[in-house]
Amino acid sequence: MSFENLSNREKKVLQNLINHYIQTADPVGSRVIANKYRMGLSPATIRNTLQDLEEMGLLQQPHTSAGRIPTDHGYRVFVDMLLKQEPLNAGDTEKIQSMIKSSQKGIGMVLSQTSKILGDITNQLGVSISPRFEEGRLARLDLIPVSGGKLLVIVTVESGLARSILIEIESDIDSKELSHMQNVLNERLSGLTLGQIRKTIQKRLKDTDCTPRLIKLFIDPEIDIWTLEENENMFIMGTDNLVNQPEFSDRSRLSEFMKFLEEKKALKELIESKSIGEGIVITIGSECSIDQIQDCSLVTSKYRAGNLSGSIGIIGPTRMPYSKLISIVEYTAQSLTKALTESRGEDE
Amino acid sequence: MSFENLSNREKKVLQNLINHYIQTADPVGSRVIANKYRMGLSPATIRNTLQDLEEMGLLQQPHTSAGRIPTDHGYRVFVDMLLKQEPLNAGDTEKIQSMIKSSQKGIGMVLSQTSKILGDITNQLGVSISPRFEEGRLARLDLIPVSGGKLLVIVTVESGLARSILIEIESDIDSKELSHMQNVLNERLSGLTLGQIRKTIQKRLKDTDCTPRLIKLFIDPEIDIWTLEENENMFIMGTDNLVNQPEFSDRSRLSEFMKFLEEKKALKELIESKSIGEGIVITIGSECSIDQIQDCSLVTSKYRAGNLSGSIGIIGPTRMPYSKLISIVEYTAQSLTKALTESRGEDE
DNA sequence: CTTTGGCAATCTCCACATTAGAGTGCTAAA
DNA sequence: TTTAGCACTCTAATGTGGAGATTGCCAAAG
Repeated sequence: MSFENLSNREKKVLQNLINHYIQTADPVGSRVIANKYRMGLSPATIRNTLQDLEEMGLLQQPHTSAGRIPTDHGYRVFVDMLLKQEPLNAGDTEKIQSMIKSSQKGIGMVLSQTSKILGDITNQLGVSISPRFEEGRLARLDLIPVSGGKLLVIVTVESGLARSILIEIESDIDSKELSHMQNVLNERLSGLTLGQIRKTIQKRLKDTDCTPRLIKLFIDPEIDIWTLEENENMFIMGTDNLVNQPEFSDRSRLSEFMKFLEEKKALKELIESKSIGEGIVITIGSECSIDQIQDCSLVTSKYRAGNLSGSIGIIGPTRMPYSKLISIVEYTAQSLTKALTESRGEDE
Repeated sequence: MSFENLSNREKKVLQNLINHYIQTADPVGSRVIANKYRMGLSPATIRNTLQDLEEMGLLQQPHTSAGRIPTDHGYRVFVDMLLKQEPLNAGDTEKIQSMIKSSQKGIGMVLSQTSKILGDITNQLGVSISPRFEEGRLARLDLIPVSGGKLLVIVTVESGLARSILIEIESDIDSKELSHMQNVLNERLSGLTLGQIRKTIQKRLKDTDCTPRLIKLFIDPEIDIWTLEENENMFIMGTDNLVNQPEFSDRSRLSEFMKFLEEKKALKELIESKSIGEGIVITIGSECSIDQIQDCSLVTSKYRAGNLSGSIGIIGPTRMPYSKLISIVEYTAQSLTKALTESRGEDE
């Protein structure tokens, strides 16, 4: 459905109504729009427009004698056509910049800081997800024997990011065998993404003259070297903000929502699926089909860390100050990219 | 204050009252105690006892014509003197056992699983904190140069747990210098706890003939190799449970509480300070002076991972089923110790 | 001396009614 | 096309009146 044929007046009314509703969370009546926003029209005229907008499915009435509130469609039109980019205020940029400082302490620290700051300055839920190592191309792989029957595997991906995994081996292994193994692995796997490697590792190591016991370490799905996602790779901060929002006054809804957040997996997939392409992506209410976050919107963006990319964003009730949030998320993603790409990230 | 001089009847009444209150969350009156718990006494008699208990500070009345609820003191006496250990049910033990399976996937995974399960089966907030590497004695330190101007430091502590840190160095370093540095470090630092090392590292490396640039890596507080605590070393699950409890019906209280949880630091310190010594520690309401978790109790315990120890526990309103929770936390801590000590833990 | 039944007093909680206020939709006039 | 006027509707706030629960105390019973 396209709403580009809205009259100027209709646009203006919709815009004012949503802006007011975002601030007050109360249904907005014709009087408020006419008076507070000085449209030079009487409430009665506004009422006609409101009726039109309601028929178009952009507004709805909680009950007969209440003002109107936007529908998800209404927000969509607002976001797509009527939004004015709001510049960041100095305090916020400063806070976001301060996050970069923590980039020395590993990527986990930056991301945790980022979501905290996002939550703080937006008054919504701040979320950040660590880069998808899956997409990274293997640059180099080192095998290093460590005392105590352990083997250290260092995986370096092309951008320079690296992660190390310590795995156990029952007994010591001849260093010659090990370096042979390392050569074979590098030969056969370099340039592939970790995702590809994980899927095809079985095939690729089939006909080698390496020690079977060693090979097993790399193809065993139990050990799973190639999934470098940490178990804690998503940071969610600012739940205290949501608790206060009238949209979450229903206890069982809040409870379901919290449960959903703790699940993490679904939320992660959702955000990653949304934040594709460059720039900000806005998902409004029913546009995402997940039950638990109905009446919520997402403002998400990708960021880069070298060749890899991750996602950040905020979640909150559909009644959120989009224009402000877009600027914030955008700027944060840019800052994050800068922070993680300049100092080619070490991992924790 | 000692309450060992309580009469048998007083004990019985207190016990029944608390048990009933734990289930219903409603103030308990004399009638309920007399009838439902078949004490063979009339409500009037119970009333007298209730008055006595109130005077002792074990009970209180929300208002004149309500029943009574326990005070923190009341809970204390209940927990110390009147608690009957409640055996675990089969389903719960099974769930706890299932957690051990995830111990293959690194300590982070087990702990995250643990708090999830704790939250699940207790219906409270499940918390687990990773072992305090601080306390671990350095067994061995390896320095391994990695491609791309990086240096890998592997810290192995006595129990066999190890962690690796990848740090950046501007330019390559002579391997001879490196192995000399490694020798010096091992000579001077082995056997000390990481906590000790961090505090005294400056002094201990003062008079060496190592490359100054290398030395800097180990004493620079910015890099801080010796703090192996991950940034995400605490797992909190089950917030959805708390939202439903009547104790958190006040929105701003809930909000403050969530904020406190996200802070993490304070909570971590609290739990670590409580779970000293062996076995379960119970902290009731005002016994812990933190504002945000007033009216909450903690049931915590230490667990061991090799030589190191960490803490787990649950948090919930003071009105919690202590006897059940104690069994659960106890058994979970034991299981965790077993899981982490058998397979000498690799780190993620 | 302990226990109990009786009873007035107190306070909460709920259901219900009433009212004030906000906003609408419609109509007729400007 | 816009506006003023007005009847109508619905909510939210307020107040009222029990019903119900529980207590504390007293006097009688055990």
